[in-house]
Amino acid sequence: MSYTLLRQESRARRGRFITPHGTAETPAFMNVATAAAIRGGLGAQDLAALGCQIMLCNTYHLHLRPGDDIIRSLGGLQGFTGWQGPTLTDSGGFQVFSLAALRKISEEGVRFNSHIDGRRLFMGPEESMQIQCALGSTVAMAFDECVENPASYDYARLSCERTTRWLVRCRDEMTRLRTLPSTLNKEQMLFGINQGCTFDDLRVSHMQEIAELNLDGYAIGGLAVGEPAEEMYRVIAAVEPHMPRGKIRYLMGVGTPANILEAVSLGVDLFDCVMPSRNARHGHVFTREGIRNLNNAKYKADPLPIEEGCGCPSCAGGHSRAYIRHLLKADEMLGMRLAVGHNMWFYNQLMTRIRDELDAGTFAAFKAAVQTRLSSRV
RNA sequence: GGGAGAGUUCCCGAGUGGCCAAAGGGGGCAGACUGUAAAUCUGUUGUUUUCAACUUCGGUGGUUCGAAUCCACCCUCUCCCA
Repeated sequence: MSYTLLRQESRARRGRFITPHGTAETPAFMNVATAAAIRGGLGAQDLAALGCQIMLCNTYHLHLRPGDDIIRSLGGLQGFTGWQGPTLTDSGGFQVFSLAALRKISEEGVRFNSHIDGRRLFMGPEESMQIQCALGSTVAMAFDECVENPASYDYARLSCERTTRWLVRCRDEMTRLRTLPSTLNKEQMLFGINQGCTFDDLRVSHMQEIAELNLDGYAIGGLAVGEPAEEMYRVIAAVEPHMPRGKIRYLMGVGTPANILEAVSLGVDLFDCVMPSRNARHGHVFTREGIRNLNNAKYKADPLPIEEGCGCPSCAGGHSRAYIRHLLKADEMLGMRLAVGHNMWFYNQLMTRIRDELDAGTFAAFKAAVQTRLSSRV
């Protein structure tokens, strides 16, 4: 299991991520299946048909429901979901941030109230690693604190330091878990997460510290949480030179097609984002021509597919904008399925195209040609 | 034939003299959504020359400074008794 840098075009990287569960070509977009399914009614078979390379699930959510013990007993995420390819589990660190009203952070970890039934629970680095071990994911993410934006410099610094201490605990716990006979995936990888809010110096020093731990991969976290895109790009540009060359780099939770193009150009290999699935559920679909809102009245009788020439199951299957719009308005699950399917395909297809352009050494020209159009409205 | 009740803005439905262009739903229209507490949330929804004016609450007429609200008659519908 390893990351291989195949070629570079300026800072942009074309690589290959080899894991015990299969190989992913990078740059890649991980398809978000928080609760072990793509929201909108898509599962393992759909993922394969949509060109997904890596499925992402969430530690916190699966721990609460159905319980990681259940998933372990059913063969881990692979046995449980039927997805045979690589999986990555997010640690629950983001939930520390997004469930802010229900938690209390201390050096030990985080005390949460379950958003489902309100019961008190605790998660620290060790607990997160144990859960992810039970889930048997290909990659486990470190348990971090995703600091909100804006944050004070002092809070960001102290939080960063704690995230580093937590990372060491994650690594040690994972080392221990790997040796247990009952462990599902003894080759489970651990990615460290860079924090530091939008303070470049904190970002850089934190990255330098965690790089020394020689982990399997490194992520940039805590971005796209409300700051302007330019600020996010600036932070990535500042941190990237300090990320190990030979390790895969993951920009967590990002983003729009334009964000992804920019981040690839800055040296990022891996992405994930809720946007293609969530927005699709709300009628927003991505196309090469720009973003389309299927709820708009102008599509009421539009016989065309979401995107002409698109090979996704929705478009190639002959479903019209008018039909999908109707299904969404009528609250028919199929409407979401078709829209989400299209967006997942679109994202996966975009990554394929990016890889092809990198292989051909024409990525920069491609990015310049399409970046603006992809975020326009049609 | 006798009795009781009801008709409100696209729909349902509050309102029973001025603070009512009229609550609240629904539907419509538009917007937001970036490691998913999100099939959610926000705005808007009589007309116009929109910091204001005009028209509107089954119809017509009346009372009043002022009516969706009170009175008279009419129309329509619902229920009960024959």
